[in-house]
Amino acid sequence: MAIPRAAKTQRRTRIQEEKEEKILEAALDVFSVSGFRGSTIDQIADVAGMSKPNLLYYFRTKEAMHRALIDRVLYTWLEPLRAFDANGNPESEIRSYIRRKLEMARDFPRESRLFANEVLQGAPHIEDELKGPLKDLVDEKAGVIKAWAKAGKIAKCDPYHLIFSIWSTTQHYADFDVQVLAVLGQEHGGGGRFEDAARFLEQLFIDGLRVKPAS
Amino acid sequence: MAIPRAAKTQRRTRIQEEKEEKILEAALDVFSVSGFRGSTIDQIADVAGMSKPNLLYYFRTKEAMHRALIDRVLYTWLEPLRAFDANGNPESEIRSYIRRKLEMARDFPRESRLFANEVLQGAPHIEDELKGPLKDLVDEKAGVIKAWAKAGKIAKCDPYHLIFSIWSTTQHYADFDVQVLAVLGQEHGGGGRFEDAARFLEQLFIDGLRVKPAS
DNA sequence: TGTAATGTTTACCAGTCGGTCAAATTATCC
DNA sequence: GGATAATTTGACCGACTGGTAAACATTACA
Repeated sequence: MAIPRAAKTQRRTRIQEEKEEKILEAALDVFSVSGFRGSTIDQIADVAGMSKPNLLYYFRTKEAMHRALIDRVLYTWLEPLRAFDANGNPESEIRSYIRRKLEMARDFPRESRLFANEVLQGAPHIEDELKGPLKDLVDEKAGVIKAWAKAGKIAKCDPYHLIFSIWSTTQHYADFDVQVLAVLGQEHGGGGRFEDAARFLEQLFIDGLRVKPAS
Repeated sequence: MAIPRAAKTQRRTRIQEEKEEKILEAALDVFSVSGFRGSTIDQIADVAGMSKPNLLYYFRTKEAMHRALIDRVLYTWLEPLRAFDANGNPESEIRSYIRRKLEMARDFPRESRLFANEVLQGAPHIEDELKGPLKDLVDEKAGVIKAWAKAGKIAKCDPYHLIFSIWSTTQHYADFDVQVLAVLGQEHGGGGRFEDAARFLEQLFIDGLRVKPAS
């Protein structure tokens, strides 16, 4: 008898790698649009071009697919914040963090929506990740920002809310893309919206955080 | 025979008003968490304390409930932007717009999440509202902001992206509340997060938009 | 108070949901 | 090439989905 589940085998077949990849790719398509509850295995199977029982051969449950997807995407997603360098120049660090996050919103909107859907619905599947790895990373970087403020390199401000505001403004262009496009219309919405956003946000954050002369 | 659906009657009964109110209240609870696809009539019926067929007596379909809810909430939701006054002082107008939006995120998070869910999933039910009333209103206010910039009252900036950034930063505290709470932890997350956010955002936007001396 | 209109419920339907199972097919390796 | 393990499929299950039909209960109003 074969081992009942591919996931339990020690060595991963070439087929396993390919198919799991294909499934997660399809799952990202579906979960990122409809959220966990709103997505169905059949939809994912359709997109993947595989039969439903075949998906369930690689991932025992819908939850397992979702979990695997989250795990795979989370690390990459936090990369820009991780790259935030305490020894760098504050202004250019913030600038490049904004630019990187905006590039991710442009190039990986599905990943952004996956998390947005999940958090929006109360984060029932990623609470631990938020309170653990995410919080730890943010705490660390908040410390860096606080030190910069104390040293007079940037204006005094709450580092946590600064990070929140960079997250929200940049991810907005992935998560709420239809709204952005609807409001900008065809004339401004074309391809330039990310460059326009980058220009605006860099200006806002750099000027907003510049140290003010004592008045 | 009675008219088959209450919705078709000319005059609304007291009972109709009460029950439709109760249903929409429950629908807001459910739709705002799970989105349209992820929500079920049974869930709404449970929350409303009514039987499923009874809900369907007042709203023929799940879509009708959702539609009615959107219609009712949209007007209120745009109120703060509508209040944006061209004749006011730019700084205080922006400041009070931010404050108002933040108060709404605090006091009406379900409404915010209702729209967030909808837009996030491609806005299949509110595309017209986005391209119509919303775009028109934003176009108008963007004109106001542009005029302010031209008159040298605030720094030159893209008015659309300014509005987007105010939307995203403020609504973040409603839509991603679990994440905010998880990151801030218990020590900072308590009740003060909205005041802290207000302080930070006002500083960011006011200083960020202040006219810079020609260097 | 009677009666017609309004409101509510029980029972139900067809389609979809996540998931199982055993049989059939394919890849692997000696 | 054949045995064996890995992969794929169709048929199926019970629970749930949005929605209906009709009997039943309640209200409003002359």
